[in-house]
Amino acid sequence: MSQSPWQPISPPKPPRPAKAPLTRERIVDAAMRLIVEHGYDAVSMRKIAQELGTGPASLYAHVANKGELDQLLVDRAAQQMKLSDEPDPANWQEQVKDYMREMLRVMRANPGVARAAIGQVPLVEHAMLSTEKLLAILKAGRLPDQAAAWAADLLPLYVTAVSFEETVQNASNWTPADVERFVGEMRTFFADLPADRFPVTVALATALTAGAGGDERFEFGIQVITAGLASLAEPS
Amino acid sequence: MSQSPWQPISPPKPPRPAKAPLTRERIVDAAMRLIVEHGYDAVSMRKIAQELGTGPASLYAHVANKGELDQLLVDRAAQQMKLSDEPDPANWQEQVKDYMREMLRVMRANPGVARAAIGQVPLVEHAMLSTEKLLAILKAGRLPDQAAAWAADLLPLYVTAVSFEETVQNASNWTPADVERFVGEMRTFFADLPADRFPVTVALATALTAGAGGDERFEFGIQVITAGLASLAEPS
DNA sequence: GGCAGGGTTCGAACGGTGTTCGTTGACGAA
DNA sequence: TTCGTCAACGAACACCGTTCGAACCCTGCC
Repeated sequence: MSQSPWQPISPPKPPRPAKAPLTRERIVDAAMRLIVEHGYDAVSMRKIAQELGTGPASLYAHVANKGELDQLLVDRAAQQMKLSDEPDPANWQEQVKDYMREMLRVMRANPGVARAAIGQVPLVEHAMLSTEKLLAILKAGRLPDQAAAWAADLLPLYVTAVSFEETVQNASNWTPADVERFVGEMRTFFADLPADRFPVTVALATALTAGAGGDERFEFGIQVITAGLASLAEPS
Repeated sequence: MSQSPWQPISPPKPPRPAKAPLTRERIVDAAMRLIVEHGYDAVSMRKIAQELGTGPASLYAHVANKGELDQLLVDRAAQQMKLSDEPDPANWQEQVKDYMREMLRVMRANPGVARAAIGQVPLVEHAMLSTEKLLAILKAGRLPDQAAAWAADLLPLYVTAVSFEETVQNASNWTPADVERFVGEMRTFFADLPADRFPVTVALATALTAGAGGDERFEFGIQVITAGLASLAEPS
């Protein structure tokens, strides 16, 4: 207050520190780093901004909103997919399975991406390129157009759902021992249900809790779906 | 009373209005009403409390947290599933499909429940009873124990994922006209892609955008999965 | 060289979220 | 009647995504 009246009050000009300019690229980088390290829910616009040494408002000059950022994350992940060689009509079923395995691998390598991807038609570049590849494999398998198109929706949906499930369950970094203990508890929970009302559940308690964390359950899923697709192929 | 003038100030005692007591039941009722009417994202502890004429803190005497409330909502929905008659070995594939149709029906009738259910092992009463039914059908279909168990995981996962997808896309009450316009835009978007890099996508533009809102795509999915399961049945 | 203008940066704020704290009040048991 | 218990609740905490407006920097034109 006691400043002299004639003195314009704005003396403390902290010079804007020279920083690397903000870009879409750097924002997605930071978001990806955080998501891999702390999971989807722990990633907010504020945290990303903090990671970049700025405020949340700065991000909105490069990204429309969090939804768009999610799409960019999906694209970044899709970019990591190693897509195979030419579609091979003799081998299409195995190629479909490989596609799904590769998709799951990438989603596991980028936890949280599944959460961003689910329920979104992938309209970004690399995601669409991988869909193109999948469609080519399906057509090589002599699937009718409509079946191929819907399958290109069904397959990623399954993989994404599986990955999403894993994301939710792996929330807050369980150790393998934790998982094993939890699965054990669940098995005895199933086994101890009243046998008159849950006869089959009790009988299958072991099977129901088998392969919870591993790949067997996923392999089962892609086997079922691929076999189901094969039944729709046109005769050669 | 008759306290001296320097009495501690706390005179205005508005009498607590006599209200119907809060119960778990009434909380779930209110949440269900709101979720059906406004969708999952519009439902918060505050809104639920407001609907009940109280504050959010009051809810926590009956419900541990929002996650538990989600589980209760899932159970409430599972309760609405009309589960069929006895498992019929001759008809098990159709029974599996009916089960999935019924599950989707209930999830559509309770938008947002899919969001609460995905990635959660259903350990609440009615959800488990429906799983028991499903397992019985699968065993009637002569599936090996392990296949039946994993299928009982795969099938609800698919239905939930489909419903979740619909939930996300139907966010903010699109009219059928809106949907049609959007689908049309997407079709031309696919059709106008560079044909050298997206040959199959361009060729299948129509098929890719067919049956977006209807049941055909879902019917395709359950057909594929059921056929795939059938291929795993043990010979009778 | 000076200057206008457009994009970038960013502090502050808005309206929302889930959850917790400490107090209040009603009611059943002693 | 008194006491103890526990549901109810107002207020607050620490967040969230997003917007606004002012300051700032760089570029291109006169």
